[in-house]
Amino acid sequence: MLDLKLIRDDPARVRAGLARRGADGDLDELIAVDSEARSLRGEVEEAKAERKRLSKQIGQMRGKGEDSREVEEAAKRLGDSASHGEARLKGIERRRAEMLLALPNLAEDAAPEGGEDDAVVLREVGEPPRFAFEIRDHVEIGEALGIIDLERAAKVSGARFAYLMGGLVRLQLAVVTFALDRLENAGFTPVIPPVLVRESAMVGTGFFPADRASIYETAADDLFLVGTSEVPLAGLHQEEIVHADVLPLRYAGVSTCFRREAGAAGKDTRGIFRVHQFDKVEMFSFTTPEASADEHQLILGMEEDILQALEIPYRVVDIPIGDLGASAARKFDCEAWMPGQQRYREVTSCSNCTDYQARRLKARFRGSRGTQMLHTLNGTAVALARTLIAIIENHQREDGSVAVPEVLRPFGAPAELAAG
RNA sequence: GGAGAGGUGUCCGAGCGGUCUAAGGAGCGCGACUGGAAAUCGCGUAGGCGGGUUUCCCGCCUCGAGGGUUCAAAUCCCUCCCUCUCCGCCA
Repeated sequence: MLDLKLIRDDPARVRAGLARRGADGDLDELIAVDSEARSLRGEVEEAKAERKRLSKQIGQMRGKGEDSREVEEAAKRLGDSASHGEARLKGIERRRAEMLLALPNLAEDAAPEGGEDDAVVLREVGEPPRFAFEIRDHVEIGEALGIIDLERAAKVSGARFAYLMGGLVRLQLAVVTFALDRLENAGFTPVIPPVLVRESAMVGTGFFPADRASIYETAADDLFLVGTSEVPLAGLHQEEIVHADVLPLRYAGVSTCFRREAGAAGKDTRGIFRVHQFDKVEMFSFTTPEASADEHQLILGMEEDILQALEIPYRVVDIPIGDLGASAARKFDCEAWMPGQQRYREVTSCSNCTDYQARRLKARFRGSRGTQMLHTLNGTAVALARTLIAIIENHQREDGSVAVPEVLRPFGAPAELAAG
């Protein structure tokens, strides 16, 4: 969430920032509620301070055996009026917190204006392959090779689920260990986190209230299935104050991700491009405010490094303000060339959330300037379903088999995906 | 799932209705001693919120979370969460 102090001290700047995202609607009401809360708080605190003084006096009088009944009555009256005001204050402050929680992060100045269609292509890397035969997409190839089974998955679990089988399983596991290997070399600690989390973790990472509809919820236990390991990784240091000298803290989460894809009905229905369940290796960093912009570039660099090693043509896009998640101040996506769709599609994404998540999570550090909020950043190292599509489609051969990138061989990948 | 014990500041830990304005220790910071260092000694050191005469001062809140009792709660009561021990079950 945003810093309430910043909203008070520089409302014009916050208003302008929110207006860029089209989210400045409730700011005036928030400011009004805040000022009401503060003046009421002043009154309540004054009453409590006086009551406290009287209580102390009662203790002393009793110690001396004096009659303290009159003071007790005065203290009680003050206490009653304080708790009355406090009850009212609680309602006002809850309202304030709700409104504050609903505001998205302010975008970096450099983030492009506009919505989904205004993404700025920063660079294209690698050439889309040319095939001397008719291109097949991953569904045709996968079904023919018996490594992707969508029909049976639909019987068992419904639409947007898949069985991955045979050589594709080995390939996926190799991609995971390959990515982990690179990340570990760059200082990321591998983590297998819990994928069922509490509501507080969803609120802390900014997925609630904004994206609640896209999250699976367990009926009996008030737990939520994470759509990304960003959630449990961000929560790793919630309510902690770490020492500045341990920063940056870098983690590489390996987990299954669950997404309801509500609102995506009819979109990307073919194959395993948009599924309810997939595995992902996610980078997550905690840094100082000064270091977060560089860390963002480092994370983006890791993503590109991996795509290049996997010989997947891609482009990098700078995501416009209107398409940022609530927590993000800046976001870059890597889009891989998908021969089956004849266009670039998102395979990884990295966001700098500045102090927005950290403030919700109370994740702080102690440095030379006292205690400050951390900055948090996240980025996809590899999202399995989509990375598998990119590998299959870009490395397909005329006979229907698929060449496997050389870098994956030491990690247990098969030499090729082929029939038989 | 059953029985028991416990959650206190950056960390460890005492306190179990009224000088708690939370002891003591560790760590960290500053200083003294030293050629330098260690050891030792001295001083300082939680967070949040609000206010002010804004290198500082004052107030309120926070002892797992939320309620309650009381003039007064870390301390008593209720609910919930978490951790540990033993038993049961279990990949």
